[in-house]
Amino acid sequence: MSDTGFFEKVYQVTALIPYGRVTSYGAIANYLGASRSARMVGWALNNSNKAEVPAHRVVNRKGLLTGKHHFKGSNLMQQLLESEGVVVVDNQIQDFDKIFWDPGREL
DNA sequence: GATTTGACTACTA
DNA sequence: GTAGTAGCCAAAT
Repeated sequence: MSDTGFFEKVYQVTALIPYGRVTSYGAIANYLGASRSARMVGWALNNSNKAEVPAHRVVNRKGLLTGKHHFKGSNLMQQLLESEGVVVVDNQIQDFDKIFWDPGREL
């Protein structure tokens, strides 16, 4: 595809996250070859907020919904995750290791 | 045009 | 085991 851009890749990978799964910024960044550019993933998702990218499936490596403050609603992100079967308590994903989806590994 | 901030992560002390 | 710093690159001020 012609979308060899960093942002586009983030959109693709994030959009490929299976139902009921989550991933971390570092995992995506690592898949793109920028293990320490996790911040760029966040920036990309910020732009993808208007796209079809399920940014609610992307959290930091601790499984914490750090980006929920950037969503329209405060609890929208958690609502979506719980809606998909993801257990979220206090903005933190439970069983994060079990539902963690690693691009490049499963992809 | 330079400085600061930002949805983070990993290493070092 | 906890705390602080460094690294990433792009957008906003």
